[in-house]
Amino acid sequence: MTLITTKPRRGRPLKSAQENRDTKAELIRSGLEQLTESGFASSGIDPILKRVGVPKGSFYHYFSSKEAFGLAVIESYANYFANKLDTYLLDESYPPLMRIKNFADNAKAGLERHHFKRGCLVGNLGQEVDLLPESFRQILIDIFDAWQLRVSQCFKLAQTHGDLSTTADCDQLSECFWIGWEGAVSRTRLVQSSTPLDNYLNHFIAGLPR
Amino acid sequence: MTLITTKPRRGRPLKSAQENRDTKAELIRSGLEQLTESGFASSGIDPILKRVGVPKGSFYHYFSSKEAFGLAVIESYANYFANKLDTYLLDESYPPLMRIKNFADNAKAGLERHHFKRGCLVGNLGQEVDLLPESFRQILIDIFDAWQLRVSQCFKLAQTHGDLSTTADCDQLSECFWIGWEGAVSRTRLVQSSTPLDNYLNHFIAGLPR
DNA sequence: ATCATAATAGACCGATCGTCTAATTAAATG
DNA sequence: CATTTAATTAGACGATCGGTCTATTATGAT
Repeated sequence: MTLITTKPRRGRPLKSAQENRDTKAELIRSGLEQLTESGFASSGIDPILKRVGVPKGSFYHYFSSKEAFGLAVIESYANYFANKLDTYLLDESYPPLMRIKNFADNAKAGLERHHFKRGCLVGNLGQEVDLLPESFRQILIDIFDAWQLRVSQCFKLAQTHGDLSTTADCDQLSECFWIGWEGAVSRTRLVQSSTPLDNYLNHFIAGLPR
Repeated sequence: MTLITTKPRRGRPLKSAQENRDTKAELIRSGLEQLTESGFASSGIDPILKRVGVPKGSFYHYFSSKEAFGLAVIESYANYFANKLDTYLLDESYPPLMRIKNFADNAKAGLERHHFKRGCLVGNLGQEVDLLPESFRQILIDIFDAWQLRVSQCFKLAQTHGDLSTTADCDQLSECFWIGWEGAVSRTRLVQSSTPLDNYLNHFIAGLPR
């Protein structure tokens, strides 16, 4: 929990104080934490503001609505996550399948670090998509597609490395990877232990056609 | 959407009339629909009541709290689902692995019938478990265990049939099946098409050790 | 100085949440 | 059949929270 010490000052802030504080970015970061824990529909604006000590009035200065805010948070997360994926999946110091394992280990560490209270934002929102503004659905689908593309290309590399059957449909394999992945993250949060994630990943890798 | 025609009658009901309207059961059924669509935290009591034309006052006559109601709905669903699993997985007119496929086909038909608006109650609640009364967590875990046991035993049958490697760890395999299953249901709802579920199941069966 | 712009403070109102009390009706009792 | 008790419903109630809006204070340009 992030606590704020400085008391709110009324009116536009002094230039000096303003510079070391990017309120909009902080709101997005706080929102990211909140939404990865509680999803969108059940998340109030107030707790997001309180985490960073920003009053409610500021919120609608930076964002036109909760929906617009949600979209900003999603975009931020998608960027962050795509970069993370690239970091691991394009790391040529490991063979392709090992890169996936490395990514998984990193994600696992993240879940543990937050005591299994935070999940995958896209997975969370995907599950509650019927409660969300309709604009969210396609965006979430597109994000999954982007992730799948990356893993799919990693599989193709694995094929050239001889670690994966050349007859395998990499796109479909990648879709299955992410489908199972989200289920594993969810289960991991439920039981508050990483073993489901481990079991799932081992099973997935072991089941790949050679 | 289920609509009710009979209007609520004030006061204690006639002994005769009482029999053909089990309000409590109707509330549970309505709650089941609501919770499989929207989860627990975001589901209000009012919509559940309106679906069956029962006034709010009745609710707390039958249930001491929303939490108690939720537990009743979960229990009802767990029973329903366990029976469904038994129906398919113990059907000796099919070989074991085919029984799993039959179950999946049935579940798929259910998703389609409701236009992908309803998911798996246990999967839904599992994802939002941090928002729920703490009593829910262990119950959800236990339900998954019960489902996994059934599928695990089906795998063991498959081993004796020679359709599955005898060195396979059936319990772990079953856990992975359900992990992926929940992910597939979630994705299916997101994209509003059964293909993720199909792809996942095909991939899972194809990846089993022989 | 003045005026438009940037940013914050916090009140505000309607909606909704879960709960509770009173009213209503039948059954049970004698 | 009069009275008490049980079953059920009606709707009020307080608390919370959602998104919005107005007032306040500072900056920057002319």
